[in-house]
Amino acid sequence: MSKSFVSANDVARHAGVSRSAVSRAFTPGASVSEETRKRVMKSAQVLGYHVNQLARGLMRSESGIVCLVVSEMDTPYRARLVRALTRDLQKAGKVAMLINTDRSDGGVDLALRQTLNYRADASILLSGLPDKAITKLCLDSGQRIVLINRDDEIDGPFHINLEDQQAAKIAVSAFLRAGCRSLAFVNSEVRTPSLMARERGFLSAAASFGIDVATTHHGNTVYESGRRAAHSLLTGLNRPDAVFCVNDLMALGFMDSARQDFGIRIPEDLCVIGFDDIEQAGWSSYELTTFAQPIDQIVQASLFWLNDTLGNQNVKSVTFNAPLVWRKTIRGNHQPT
Amino acid sequence: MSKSFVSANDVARHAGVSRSAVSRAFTPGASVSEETRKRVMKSAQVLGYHVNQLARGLMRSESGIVCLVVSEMDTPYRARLVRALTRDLQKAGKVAMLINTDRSDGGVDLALRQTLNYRADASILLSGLPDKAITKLCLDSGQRIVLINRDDEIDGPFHINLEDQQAAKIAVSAFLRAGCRSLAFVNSEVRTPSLMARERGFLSAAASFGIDVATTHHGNTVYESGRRAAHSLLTGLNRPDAVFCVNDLMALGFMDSARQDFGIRIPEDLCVIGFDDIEQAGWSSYELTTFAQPIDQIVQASLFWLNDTLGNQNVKSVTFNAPLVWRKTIRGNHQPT
DNA sequence: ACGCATTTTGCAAGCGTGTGCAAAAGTTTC
DNA sequence: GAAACTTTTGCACACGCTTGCAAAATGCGT
Repeated sequence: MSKSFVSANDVARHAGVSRSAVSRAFTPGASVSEETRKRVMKSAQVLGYHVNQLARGLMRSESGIVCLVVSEMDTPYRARLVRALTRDLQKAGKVAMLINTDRSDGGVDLALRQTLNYRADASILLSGLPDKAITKLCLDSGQRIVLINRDDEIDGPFHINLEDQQAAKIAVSAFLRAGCRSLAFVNSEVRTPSLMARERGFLSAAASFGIDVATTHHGNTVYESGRRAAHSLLTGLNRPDAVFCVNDLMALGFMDSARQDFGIRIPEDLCVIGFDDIEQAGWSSYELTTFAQPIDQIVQASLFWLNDTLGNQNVKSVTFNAPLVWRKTIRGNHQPT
Repeated sequence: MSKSFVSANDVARHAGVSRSAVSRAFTPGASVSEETRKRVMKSAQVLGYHVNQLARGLMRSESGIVCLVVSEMDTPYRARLVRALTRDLQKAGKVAMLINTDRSDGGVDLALRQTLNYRADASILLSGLPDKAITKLCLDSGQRIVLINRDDEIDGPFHINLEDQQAAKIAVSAFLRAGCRSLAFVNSEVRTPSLMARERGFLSAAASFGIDVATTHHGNTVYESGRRAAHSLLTGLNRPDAVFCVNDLMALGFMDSARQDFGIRIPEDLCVIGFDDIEQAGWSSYELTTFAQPIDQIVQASLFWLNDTLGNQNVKSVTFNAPLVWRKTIRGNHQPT
């Protein structure tokens, strides 16, 4: 058996200084002479010492742990967000604890409570919505909360949102400029605020042009639901010639079904716009024109707010623009410069 | 300001017992009378007390933290594995710490050392390969290590592998039964053991039938590399009529390019087999016949080994079979029952 | 009621670290 | 060289928890 772990005591003895000196040597702002710091570092190197973050987190108010609360994290958009968040969290000297809330609805609350047990500095919620009581509990415990695309009426967390309605409006005008006259909106049964905002925005923008919109709500925001939406929208006599899908996955499923089950050509017969700009949207079978999630901005905003120890109470929310990425599912060349 | 956190002391006072009593009440095997346990739990409920896992991990040998060391975790296969692992880890009362090793090569070692700072009970490496010295360091610190699809000569960790060569052999015979005569193998420049095993297996199986195989090595194991492979394999005069791609992403890129850039029909002119069985392989634009990663088995094996505190030294590795999922990229109906 | 075996309980000593406080060491000024 | 000041250092306590050990409480047989 090995000698387990080397503690600050060991390196103190080895360097011939007190244990406090070691502690201070590893604390950025502490008062240590350059000479002893060098010596401590040298001994630490030799013995292979690393400060025990558990113990440090016990003393300090900050544990360095940030929880990512996610469900269905293998979804392309979520996976990319998680990847970017973990990368930048590490770069900021923090570490990500991943909490999976796949199962029941109470999963989020349970998970968020779990984050308290590990004294996480913050929780970033990519999906699901915490109960207000739990949110308050977390905030009272000194934890920060970031809600991404989850702008409900909860007060206290930092909200990061997208200009969903604005995007939907742009989608309408893009369709109209392409000469489309019969619009459709493909949504899921998931009633996320951002998804609903897209629907609201699309309907109201269309209404302002005096156009009716056929709307569907099928299952989850996944590929298969897109296919089902295609079946219910394209079987009738008066097919739409433009579809805004709430989500890229649904858009891709819709496209596949439209082409293969109905022989529809895209974009000649049907224009499609999606949302998220997942990798697959750029694949040459699809070349989907879609709104891009500003992932870098989202991550950057999250981390900035988390690191901002001072006036974090001032900023309550940020709203980003989701730019339209033009590919080939809208006919004509009406793309604005 | 709120009163921060409620400690075991608070609940002890509230319940009229000693600190040790409440500690024992939260420790499964401890010696407490049922009566006081009830009372402690009641008080804990009222005060909103939860065991501080940081402090608990300081005393106990186990912190309950398991690190997942991953790079490029937004890849469909990896994302699914991470999702399944976190789900089941939580179910087992542990929590996943996600370590991103995207950047440099030394990232893995750095990350693995980081896991020591948080006294993780174990590390599961989905990608990247640790230096031997670091591995030894982790093992000496009482940490367990699981290597998934990374069976190198490192001793100590638990290895989970796939029957890559076996799968490649099956691919060859599937192609031959479909009447293919000109085989190709699409690989990346990534020299992962499992990828190389697939190549070796494919080449040797083909050789045993006296067949030469055209092989390509392009970039990373991603969609775009599959496209590039298609360009280098299909521009020549004697095109292959069967391609085994080391990876689904490459297979999908290959298919798209073959169809759109070269007008090749699949499976009439060209048969394709992939590996991983990612979600996109099942999309109706592809319907890719591919080997499925036995994700559930992998996860189950990992957790079983992690929880097996006793004879874990006996079992050193497990090798799973990757079953072939028959879809529509192999012509004919030669699928064995 | 008593002795004995068996829980149950509280005390206190840790686990590895941060940090206030006062003493020690070093620096400047006259 | 002493006084006044600043920097560095070590002591000791705190953080919230677990656990060995011995004392107290309980059960049980006679």
